[in-house]
Amino acid sequence: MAIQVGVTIDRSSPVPLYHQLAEQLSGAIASGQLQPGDPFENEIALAERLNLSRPTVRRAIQELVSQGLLLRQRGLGTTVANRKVHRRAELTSLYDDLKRAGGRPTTTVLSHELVRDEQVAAALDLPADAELLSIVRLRLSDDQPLAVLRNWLPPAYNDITRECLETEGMYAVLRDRGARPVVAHQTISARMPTAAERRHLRLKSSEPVLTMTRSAFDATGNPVEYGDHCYRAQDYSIEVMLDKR
Amino acid sequence: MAIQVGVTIDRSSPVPLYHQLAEQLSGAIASGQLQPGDPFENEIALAERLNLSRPTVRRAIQELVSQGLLLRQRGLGTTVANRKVHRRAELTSLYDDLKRAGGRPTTTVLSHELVRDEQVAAALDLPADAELLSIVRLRLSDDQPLAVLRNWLPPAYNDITRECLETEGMYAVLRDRGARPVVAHQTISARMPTAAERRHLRLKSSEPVLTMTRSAFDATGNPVEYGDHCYRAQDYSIEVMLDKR
DNA sequence: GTCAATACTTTGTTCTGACATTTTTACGTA
DNA sequence: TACGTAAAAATGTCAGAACAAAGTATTGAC
Repeated sequence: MAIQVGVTIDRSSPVPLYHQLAEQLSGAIASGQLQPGDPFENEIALAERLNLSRPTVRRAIQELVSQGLLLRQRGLGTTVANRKVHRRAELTSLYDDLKRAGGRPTTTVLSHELVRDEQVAAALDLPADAELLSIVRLRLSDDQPLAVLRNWLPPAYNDITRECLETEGMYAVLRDRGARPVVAHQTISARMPTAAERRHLRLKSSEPVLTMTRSAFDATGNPVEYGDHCYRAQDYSIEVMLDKR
Repeated sequence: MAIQVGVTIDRSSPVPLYHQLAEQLSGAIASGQLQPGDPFENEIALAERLNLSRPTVRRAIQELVSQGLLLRQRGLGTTVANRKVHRRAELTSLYDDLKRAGGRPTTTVLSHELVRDEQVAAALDLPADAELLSIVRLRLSDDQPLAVLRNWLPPAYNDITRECLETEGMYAVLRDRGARPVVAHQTISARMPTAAERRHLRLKSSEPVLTMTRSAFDATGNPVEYGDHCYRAQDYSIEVMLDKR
């Protein structure tokens, strides 16, 4: 009855088995091989067919459930959720977003200096007099201005150069230096742009900007970044997936 | 070294052991018994002390990690996260938010009628000619207008009355009728208000609104609600917690 | 005294096995 | 025929064990 998805497991790979399985099942749903509403092969049969233990298969399925791709009901079985678009809000920068979408993003660094800022320091759990690297960038896609990005980085990153930021996304630079943001706290709102922002984003006088401020931390709780971004509201929206457990 | 949190497990309770444990540990963090940065008792010791198996303890800890309360690092141990505010973005309405915050929210139903709308029907996976209950409400807090809420409900809820909505939040009404939204897809953006919205929200001509459109579904994938809300941007912001796994 | 290799601690992954709970289906009896 | 009970099917919970991987600390050699 249930469709048997073709899965190949590489036991010599360093990638955990449950994750290999989750990725391939997720791919089968994304590619349309599994249609919304379809019954999903039950976990015991799947485990037997792939020579995996039940906990491993369960964990893979659980991963998809928490992404909203599958729905489980005890006694009934597992079915494919009927919403195709279930992209989870991720800790990626707009740069990555655009690159994936096929645009040609470019960045202009408007300013790049060391400053002290009490409010930002507080948001990053740093002493009020910490010297922060303040970066203001203009992000364009196909020569169309999209966003003004203001960021503050903790003292450990004070030596990041202007050139780095022009060629790579800021998150890519941080990743290369071993900073891995794991938790972030975002606040989304809207306001009218300042005169400078309006000029940079080429906005008409009645057009608002969408704002997002974010504090990001790594796994050990060390601050990675504080950001205050404003986007052209008519070109950009923020998608959030919510799931209650 | 690590603080031993007092935990009592009731094995005769229908509540799963891992959940009992997670709740009590979460409480210990919320109450301040465990301070941010504190080392957390390692999972093997905790399992032994409470006479639970390691998988059970692991699952409880995993629950707290995914809530952002704990941070784990292999080889190092588990520590209490140093951000206290880790409220996950939840599927609650603004009404509930305000009630918790101690405000006095009131609702005025501006319109309440049956309509057909192709776009909304598509967003809810319903046939294009489905008859939807369209509700437009004005939300106030302490007599200050906050938001214009436009909602569409599937045919099953066509009999919800005006009075219900005036007294309870819409989500509370839906809950009472057994509708339990589990997954939602939100899009957040900003724009200038329409003339009617500006009048209702008493906005000056240069003030933008923050908009949120949302499709919500229950555990079986049935549509529960489509919402198109606009908020006074200067009074409201949306908080989102992100965590990468 | 410094540096590298080793041992230890802690979390991560995987397996086998068992029983509980929920829902549907089928069967048997009144 | 109708209803209730029992079996089957599926997910949920829990235990115990073993090994892997990562990070720290210790120890040993030079």
